[in-house]
Amino acid sequence: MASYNHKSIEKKWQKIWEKSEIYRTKDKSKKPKYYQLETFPYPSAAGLHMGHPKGYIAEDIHARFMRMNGKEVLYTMGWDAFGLPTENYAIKVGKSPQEVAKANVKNFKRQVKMFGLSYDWQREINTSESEYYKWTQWIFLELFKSGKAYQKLAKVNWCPKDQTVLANEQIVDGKCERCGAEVVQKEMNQWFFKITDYAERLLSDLKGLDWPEETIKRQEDWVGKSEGAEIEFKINPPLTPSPREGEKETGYGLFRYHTTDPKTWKALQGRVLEMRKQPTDAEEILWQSLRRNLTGFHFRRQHIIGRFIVDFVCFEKSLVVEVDGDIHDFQKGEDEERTKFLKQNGFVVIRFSNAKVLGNVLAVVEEIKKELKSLPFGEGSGGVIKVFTTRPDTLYGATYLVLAPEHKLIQELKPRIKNWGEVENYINSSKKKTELERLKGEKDPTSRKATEGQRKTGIELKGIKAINPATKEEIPVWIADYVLGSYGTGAIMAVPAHDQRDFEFAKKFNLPIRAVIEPITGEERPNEEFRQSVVALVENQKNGKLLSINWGEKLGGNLFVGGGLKDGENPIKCAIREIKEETGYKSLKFISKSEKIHHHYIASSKGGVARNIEAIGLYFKLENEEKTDLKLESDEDGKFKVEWISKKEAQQKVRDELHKYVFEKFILERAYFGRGILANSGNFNGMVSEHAKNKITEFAGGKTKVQYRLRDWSVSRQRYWGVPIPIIYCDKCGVIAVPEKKLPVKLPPLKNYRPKGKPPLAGSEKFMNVKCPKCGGDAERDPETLDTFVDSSWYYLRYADPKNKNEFAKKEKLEYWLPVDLYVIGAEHTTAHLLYARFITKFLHDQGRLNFKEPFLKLRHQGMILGPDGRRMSKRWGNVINPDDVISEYGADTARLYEMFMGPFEQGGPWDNKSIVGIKRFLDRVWGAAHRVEPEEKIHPVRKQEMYHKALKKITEDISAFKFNTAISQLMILMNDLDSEKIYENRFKIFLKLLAPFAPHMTEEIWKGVLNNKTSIHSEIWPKYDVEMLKEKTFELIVQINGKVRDKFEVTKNISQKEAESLTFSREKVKNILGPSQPKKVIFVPNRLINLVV
RNA sequence: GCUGGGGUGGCGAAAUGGCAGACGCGCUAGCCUUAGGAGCUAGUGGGAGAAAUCCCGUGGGAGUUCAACUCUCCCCCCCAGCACCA
Repeated sequence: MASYNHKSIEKKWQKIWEKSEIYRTKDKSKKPKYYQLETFPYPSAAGLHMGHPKGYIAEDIHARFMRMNGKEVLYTMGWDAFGLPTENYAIKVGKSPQEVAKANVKNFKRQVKMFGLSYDWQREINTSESEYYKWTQWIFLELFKSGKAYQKLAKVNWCPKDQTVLANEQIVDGKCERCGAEVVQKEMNQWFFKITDYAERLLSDLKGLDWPEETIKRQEDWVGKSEGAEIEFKINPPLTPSPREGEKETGYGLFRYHTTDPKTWKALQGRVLEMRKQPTDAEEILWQSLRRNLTGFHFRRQHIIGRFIVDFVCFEKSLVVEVDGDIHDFQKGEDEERTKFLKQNGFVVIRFSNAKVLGNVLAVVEEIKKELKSLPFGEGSGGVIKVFTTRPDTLYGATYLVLAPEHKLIQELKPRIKNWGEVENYINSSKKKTELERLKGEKDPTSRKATEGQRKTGIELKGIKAINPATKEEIPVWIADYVLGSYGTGAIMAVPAHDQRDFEFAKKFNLPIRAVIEPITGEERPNEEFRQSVVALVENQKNGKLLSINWGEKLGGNLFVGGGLKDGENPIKCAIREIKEETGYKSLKFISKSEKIHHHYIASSKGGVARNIEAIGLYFKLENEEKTDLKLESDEDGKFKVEWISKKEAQQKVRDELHKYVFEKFILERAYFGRGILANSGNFNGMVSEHAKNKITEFAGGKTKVQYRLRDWSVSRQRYWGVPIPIIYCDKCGVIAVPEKKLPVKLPPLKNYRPKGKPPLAGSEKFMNVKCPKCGGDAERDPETLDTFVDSSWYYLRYADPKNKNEFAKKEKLEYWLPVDLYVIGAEHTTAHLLYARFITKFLHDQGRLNFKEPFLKLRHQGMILGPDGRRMSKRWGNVINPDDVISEYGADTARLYEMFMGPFEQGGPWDNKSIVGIKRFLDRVWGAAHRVEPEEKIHPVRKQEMYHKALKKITEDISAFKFNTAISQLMILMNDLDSEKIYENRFKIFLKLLAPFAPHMTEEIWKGVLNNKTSIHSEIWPKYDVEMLKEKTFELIVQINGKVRDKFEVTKNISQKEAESLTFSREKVKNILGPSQPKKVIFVPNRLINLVV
């Protein structure tokens, strides 16, 4: 027998398989389809390391298994080749991204192929090739045409190093996911996809998917649904003009942003009714200059950004403006009046003389830039402050409002704010602070926790008040950066008594705290008894310890002093009396009391009676330890111990919910945010909070609202190596889609693709200058490219029909193959990619292009293989295990088996250079056994058969369940058994088929080369196990005495308890242990064990 | 802080509430070999014992059960994600 030369044998079969196309997938097959997908790799310059192929190997095993089980399997490979790292690397080595990407793909492909993966290479795709990105552009335009892709001026995350915008999902700890540079906020005109329209469906459609729970949870968290109410607080004194009937929705912030969306443009025309046709020279110069210097804007000759009108453009001659439905017509020469009017109505107006523009255009641009930056953000006012709350039931406890520092209203209210200087300072400092804060937290992770309470900052808007719609009280309005401008309405009603953050803020700035929810603790039970009582927390002034009564474990452990009110007694008296009676201490100083607490419990010390009490928590300090004589109630005598416990001990030992609440209230100073019964809430007193939510919302004129954390997906990128945005800007026609016939808009090769604050494509006149598809006039292309997540949000559709030139994929093919049956993906992609792909699928479904709503039915994550040192494999650590080396030394089959054997598939762990030899030995033994095969065995020992069918069952089930490690161990057990005696061909063949998906090369070599079969083992049918064979005739009966195993012996299957007992009692061992005594009880588990309880 | 996942021999790990540690690495002894970082055989959780056998053992503590790695409660530690989301 020749030793197994993996190098030549593996290469040989890889060539033969490729030539004979045995892994070619048919589109029209009678077999049931199975679509397996894996994350298509981003081909980096570094090449593959042994961490990468884990998912591929698992999928390959599964694909081979499915084929052997009669499925037509779609299983293929592609390249997510666009993206920043390639571009950056190209810059570094002085080559073009095209060249670099090509070389990377070539290297990746070579390495991937070494593993003998059974891809259908005919279906290979590459996102950076125009045949592919033509359809990425097409999808963009579909979104654009249906209003789901739009532009808006927005604060975006800007990476100063990579010179591009990042999606929220691409920021890790405030830093760029790719390069690690600190991300800053920048305001730009950006393309967005309206993924928020799908928020609800992105949540509800998760039901029924076979995904890891963890991943579902993350998707849910990212969408972040909360149900609550939107409530309006009137500003006092009222603002003019106040909104008219029916205008509430939009206020007068309707046309806040300049946008290139044609629909919005129309609306703008409705407002500004007439405009100059011909620009002056000065206007032309300024216009050109703005275009060049203000990135992110697409300027038109009439330029309005919100309440900002660039005066030079619009109305040298005359201007007709509509404000709140009234038409105002200004004639030439009425400049003064016109400006005054516009300013009064909240427009920002700057005027420049022609001379100034012609003289120093850049200075003018700078001024405009500055003005643009101060543009307000957030919801419009209409004289009210809108807040979103999940707790409308606490409205009566709202003692102040807080706006986010970037709230639009602040600018609007500017003239009335008496302390504007301070406010402005605060706004500016909070803009910078976020970055600084992050840096600080980075260096000292404990500092955050320690300062959590004090770190809230804010400032009151003096001169501004709001009216609480429930209490009609006038309440102060603050701004603070603990309120986010980007969530909800950018404003909150603060209920310090029932929200921890508001509580901390109120404490710090001495704002009123009003409790309106009386807590309910314990489990609700029928009130068999009803009692007023107290819980007294006594703190020893000397050492800060707390007075506790220890009732012992059975009776509820440590509590504080408590008791019921006697007739005519007030709570404080009652508490003092109880403290004296139970502990003897008498030098008590009353500090404060809690609101009423509704508590339900079972009184174990009184014989298990269900009780419903109303308790008051009282907080005392003990001034000295003098005692009176103890007078105990007779039934409590000796049942408890008086103890002084530290606050930390109290936190751990005090279990009872009521007592715990009192502790948290006084010692930890926590706001109560649970459910309860309303108090101090007018007519709503006595209602439970769940019920009060709707009632109070209605009463306050609010409306119930569902709020999501999900933001729209920002897709504009200011870099080169990506899909060009297929949009044309025409001065006349506005924003125009590139006609479908003209797709793809090809990414041109550039001499200089380095970013300089401007997209590289903007530097190519050849690319930029284009005729307007609508009017034929001069126009410009969009110089930006799409986020690469757009490329990967639909690639799984393309695999169904990768060569199609007329559509992104043919409908019949999509309907045959999709949705994806199994998707294996790294756990790191669980938010962004999956969310985007699901969104695109839903969108195309709504367009009637797809007949399914969810793209991925079953999802599994592979755990990450780390370097031998336990760190992520990286050049930086020098711990990269290179597949070329591993395969050269051990061969692909060994590498495959080992990665699967390392541990559970979803779990990661360090690579171990030693353990891999175990697999090598196993395969060597298989090779050896193959050369000792003898003809069919004549006698089939029953036990052998059973063992075989059991193993068969286990391996089949394990592969289906992605438990490759235990499947392999089962294969090893089989091999050990085979090896210990003669190798019979019939059994060995079955074994070989079971091994084939794992070790495709060696099994093929044995199958064809040694056993002389004509066809490939990979086209064989998966062996079936016989259920009858699994039914063993005997089993080993476990004998337990008091739950401990004392004996075991072989008995026939399905014996009765009686038989089992008599056999058991006749055992020597059992007799020895039992002696003359009889067991009290016998537990018999059929076909398993018998337990004698003595 | 919140959420999710974990904690089992020297190591990677197995175990529908029913024999804890399958399988593999490593280690020990023996065989074979000119040689071994090769192969084969046996052993291998800890402790006691010559042995049969016994006791202890799945992060810690309680509980449910005839029986708990597995279920319930509390605590500790590790990993991942989120992080003032009203």
